[in-house]
Parts: sequence; C-alpha cells; structure tokens
Amino acid sequence: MRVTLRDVARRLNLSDATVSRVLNGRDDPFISEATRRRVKAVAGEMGYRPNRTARALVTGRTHLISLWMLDLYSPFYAQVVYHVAAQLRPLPYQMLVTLTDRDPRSPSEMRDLASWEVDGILAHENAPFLNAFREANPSFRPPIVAMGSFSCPPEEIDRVGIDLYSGTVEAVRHLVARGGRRIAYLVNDRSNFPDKHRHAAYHAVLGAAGLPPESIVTSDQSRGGARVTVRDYVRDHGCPDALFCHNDDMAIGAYLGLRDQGIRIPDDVALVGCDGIEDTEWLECPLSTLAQPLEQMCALAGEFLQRRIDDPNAPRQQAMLQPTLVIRESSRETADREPVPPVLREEAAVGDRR
Amino acid sequence: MRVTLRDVARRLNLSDATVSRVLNGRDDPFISEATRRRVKAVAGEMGYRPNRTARALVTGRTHLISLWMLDLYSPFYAQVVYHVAAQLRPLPYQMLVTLTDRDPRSPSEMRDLASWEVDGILAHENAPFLNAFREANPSFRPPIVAMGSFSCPPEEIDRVGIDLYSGTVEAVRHLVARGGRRIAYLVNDRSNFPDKHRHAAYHAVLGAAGLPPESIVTSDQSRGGARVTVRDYVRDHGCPDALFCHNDDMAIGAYLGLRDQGIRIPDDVALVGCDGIEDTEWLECPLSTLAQPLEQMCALAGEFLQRRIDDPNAPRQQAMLQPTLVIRESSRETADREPVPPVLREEAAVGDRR
DNA sequence: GTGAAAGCGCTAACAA
DNA sequence: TTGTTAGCGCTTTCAC
Repeated sequence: MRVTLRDVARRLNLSDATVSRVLNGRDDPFISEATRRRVKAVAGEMGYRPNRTARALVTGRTHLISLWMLDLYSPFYAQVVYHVAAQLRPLPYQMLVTLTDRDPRSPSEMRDLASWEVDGILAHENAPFLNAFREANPSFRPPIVAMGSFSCPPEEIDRVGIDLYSGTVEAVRHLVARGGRRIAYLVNDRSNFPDKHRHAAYHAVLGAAGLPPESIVTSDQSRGGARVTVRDYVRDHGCPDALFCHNDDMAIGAYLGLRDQGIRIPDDVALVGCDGIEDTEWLECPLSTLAQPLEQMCALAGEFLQRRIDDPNAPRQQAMLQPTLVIRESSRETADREPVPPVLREEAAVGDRR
Repeated sequence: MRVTLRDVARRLNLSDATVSRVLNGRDDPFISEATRRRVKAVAGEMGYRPNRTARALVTGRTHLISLWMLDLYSPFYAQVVYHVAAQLRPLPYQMLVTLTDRDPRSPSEMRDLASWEVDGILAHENAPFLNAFREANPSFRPPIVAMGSFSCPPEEIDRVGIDLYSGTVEAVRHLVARGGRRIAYLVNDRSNFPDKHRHAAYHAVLGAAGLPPESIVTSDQSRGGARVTVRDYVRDHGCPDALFCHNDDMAIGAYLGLRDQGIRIPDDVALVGCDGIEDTEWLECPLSTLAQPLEQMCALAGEFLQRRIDDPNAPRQQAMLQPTLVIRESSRETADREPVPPVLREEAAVGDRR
C-alpha cells in the first residue's frame, strides 16, 4: 500500500495537519525548524508522495491543462504540441492532449471529453467544436484560451489569433507582383470550414488585380492526395503560372505532382504554401510559405491562460499575431519572365478586411 | 457552483447512492426503470457532470494514461503521439503527455513527474530515465509498458521492442551488396546512449565484410546540423560511396549536405536512413529507410497496458517487432556501378545477435 | 507551534 | 429496490 500523509504523521506522533503544512512547503512560519526537518526526513525516507487526486478534490485545482487539438498527424499540429509542452515544462502543470474532431461530436461524447477537471484548456483551431461544446455544456466554464487561425471564435473567450487574412493577401500579392496571370488556389473540400480567411483573401487580391480566380480542389489535406489531384489537374487543364496552397502539406503534394508532369518550379509555376512547417525548407527547390508564429502563439496563449486561471474575472485577453511570408526559391523572380507592369501592382492593393 | 450528485439526489428525494448507481450506468438491475428515468432526466436537466477527481479518489482509478516521451520535436516522435492518441481515442482514457529528458532529472523533479495518479504509463524510448526513475521511487509501481528501440529496458517491465539490430544488419548488408566499399555511418554524439544496436550492427556487418568502418559524427540530431557536418566532412575527407544514417532527420540533413557539394544520390553515394518518417518519401530522390512499425507498436503497447491494468499479476508481456527496410531511389542499384563480387555477399552474412 | 474536526464529491458495503 | 454509513487522502479553519 502506498504511504499516505497520515502514515508519516503517525510515525512522528504528529497530526496530519502539521505534516501537511510542512509538506506543502508554503513557508508557514508557525512550524518549528526542528519539526520541519523531522517531517521532511521521515517523509523522504518512507517514500511519501502526495496523492494529487485527494489534493485536487479539496483544493479544486488539478494542475492539469488540456490541449484540444483538431488533428495530430500533420507536422504542423505536432509542432503546436511540442511548443505547448515546452512552454509548460517549467510550470507545475501536466498536459492532457485530446483529439477533438473537426466535426462536433455527440453531446455525450463531448461531456466525456470535458469530464476531467482541468485547470484550463488550450484549444487550437477548433472553434466550431468549441462553440458546439459550450452550447451543449453551458455550465462548463473553465478557463479556455483559443489559439490559431479560425473563423468564428466563441464570444468572450480569450484568444491568440493568427491573421492569415493579411498574410494571404501579402502572399497572393507577391504572386501577382511576380507576374502571375493565372494564379490558382489549391484547397481541400472543407478547408473553408475551419478557416475561410485564406479563401477570402485570395479572391480579394485576384479580384482587385482583375485576374480570374481558379481553384484546384482536393478531397483531403494529405500530401499524397494533393499530389495526384494537381498532377491530373495540370494534365487536363494545363498549368497555372502560380499556385497558392492552403497549407504546406498540400504545397508539398503539389510540388511533387507538378514535377511528376515535368513542370519546373519556379520557372513554369511559382508555388507558395502556408503554415511554415520545416519540411518546406528541405525540398530540392525550397518552398515559399506563409509561416505561422507558433512558438510565440503558444507562449502567449500560456500566459493568457495562466492569468485567466489566477483571475477568472480579468478582462478578456486578445491578441492577433502576424504570419511571416518566407520567400524561397519556389517563388523567386525568374530571369526569363517579363516583369510585372506597374499598373497591375497598384491594382493589387487591397484594403485590409473589416 | 457546479451541480453535484447530491444536488440531484436532494431534488429527487433520493439518496446519493441511488443516483450514483443510475449514473454509473452499470446496468444495476436493482433500480426501477422509473427511478432510472427520473434520475437521468433530472441530472441532464440540471447539467450534472460527475466529478472525476472525487470518483478517482474513491475508486483509485483515474482513467488517465501517461505517455512519457524523450522528445516531441521530430516528426518521428510526433507520430508516436499521434498513434497513441488514435489508439486511445475509443477507450475511456485520457492521455497525459510528458516530456522526460534524455538524461534523468533530479529525484525531486522525477517525483513531481510521477505525482499524478495515472492508471498506466506508456514510455517511449526512455529506458535510462525509466531505470533511474524506478530506482529513485521504489514504491512507485504503476503499470508501465516500455516501447521502442533502446538498450537496457528495465527488468520485469512489459515491453514492445523494435529490433533495430537485425534491421540495421539488413540495411548495411544492402549497402554492401550494392557494391559499397566505403560505407560510412552518420551518428550524433550521444546516439549510443538511447540505442547502441544500430552502432553495433553497423560494425558487425562491416567487420564481417572486411570493410573498414567510418563514422561521421554530428553534435546533434537536427537536419541542419547533419547537413553542415556532412557537407564539411565530404569536402575534407572525400565522399564515401554509401552512408547509413542513424535516423531519418540526419539522413535528410546528409542528403542536403551532399547536394550542397554537388554529389549525386544515388550515383555517387547511396543513402539509407532509419525510422521511416514520411518526409523521406517526398524528397527529389526518395530516401531508403529502415521503417519502424509505429502503429503496430502503439497498438500492441496499448493492449499490453490494458491487460496489465486489468491484472497486475499477469505474466510479463514481451514483444519484439521487426522494422522494414524500404528501398527507394537513394540506394537503388545504379547501372554504371559494377556488380558486387559474389564472395563479398557471403562474407556479409552476420549471425543474429545473441 | 500544533492538533481536532470538518469536509471536498463520490462509491461501495451492508442494511432495510 | 433503495437508504445508511463509512470512508478515499488531503487541506483548512479554528481551538488550544
């Protein structure tokens, strides 16, 4: 049987309370140095370890933080887990990782999901789930910080957003400025669900530039899927001269599909991805990408959460982070392409949304 | 205030026990249908959610599983988290992810790490930590399943291993058979720490083939680090004609470093990595790799753990999984290379370890 | 400085 | 079929 606080107390002929006070380390000045020392020694010797379940029951604090992830497979999501874990490392919190679904689940499943008493929740890119969840569990109001880029964050929730709209405007403008006339957008079926901003920004810039939009639609977000889709598409429809991809996995897939068709990057087509995963850097022709500041996002979300835990009534915390357009070989100016007419550059100036 | 079981009971003029019985769902036949219905209705209406902390305190079961990871940054480790999460998805367990260190920490830190009452632990590739931990906390004996490839798994612990020794033998033999005369091994400084098998297997095969071993040592496991190391190495020492890399991240780094020097793969040098991360597939010249069966490993480890939780006295569970040598472009036979003399093929036959 | 007592929210014998 | 009772291991007033 595991040794309890009471065992330690009895062995020392002390009360539970005294032992508890010592072990809780709060520098309670009403404990004699001698007692403190004795308790610590004996507790250590007996191999006492506090039972956090019991402690949590009485204090109402579990020191558990839940990370709600939409997905875990892509390196992009894995990076989020990594950064959150690193962020929590020195703090007295353990990290619970939960895979929420893209689609809200049934109320009972959601209830289970929330059943663990956590001190706070970090929710990445799952606004729809979050909304459904809160609706189904109105009494469930632990501290939540939403993070990432998504469309409809619940009202009144702390949030660290990433402004993919402006970033996409910059990325697509870059493609326009580079001289693209046929600038396509590679999306998967449902990518307008978690995040419409990229979609909206792409259309806004093209519209302003007087260029016709062109979407290439894949059925999933996988690299392999994008590869096949793009390969077939360019075979059947010819090749655009620039391609903005909804995310980096799809961009890598597109890259492969294009090469499968013998199309040169960036000579025949410029490629820009989104998210900033490391893999884009290691291709033969490194991929330009709209990089999300994940580390900063996680750090800030951690701070927000901590503050919210400490003071549930603090004012709503909000931040919007800017992604960085990283221009690499895949969308560099090429010598044999004629420069963009200046007027087109002007037209591409799109006002910021809202 | 959150609504408790007692609130529900009082509202119905029932005892706590009755409500508890209904809500625990165990199809306790000694509850009238009417009561059951009333309780469920009122509980739902009042928004009752069980307090798992309290439940855990009395039952001794938290329904928490801890995943102890050595690292989280590399896609390889991220895949493990993904597969464990997917595995646990339909089960009534939540997943706690903890970053253990490559090096055992201080006893007090380790104590904190273990302080949460979890029903079981899945420990990936951190045998040294595990050993130190158990030594420091002899009273701490929750169900643990160790998984992955590492050197000195604690005695008496359930384990799902991956036999990287045999796999490496196969990989290096493949390079020998391909006609390599100067077959190098790319390692980082400490890679002999978590796992010596690759090292041992490499030397065994080279020895048996009468070929001189050659190590290229990097200071870390990063792609960038390996890139620079390999680039400088081949510039200063000329290029081996085959390279076995300790893992895929380093293989990708090597790939880039070699190309930086204008060295052709596989014409000038064959490359084989280890782990089987997806990225190896997407390079210009796809990388051969010794792929670990991660999904199978996680599934089996999950089963082992479940069984151990159900019966702490069950006999020790052990499994050793074989990796798969995936041969891709980076180590394919090349036409312009003379075939291996048959005798060399024979010599390369190395007996399995042990 | 230290102890007694109450109780966190729940489950599980045992009664009735 | 339902209720009573006794905790799980700990923290925290309030006494002394």
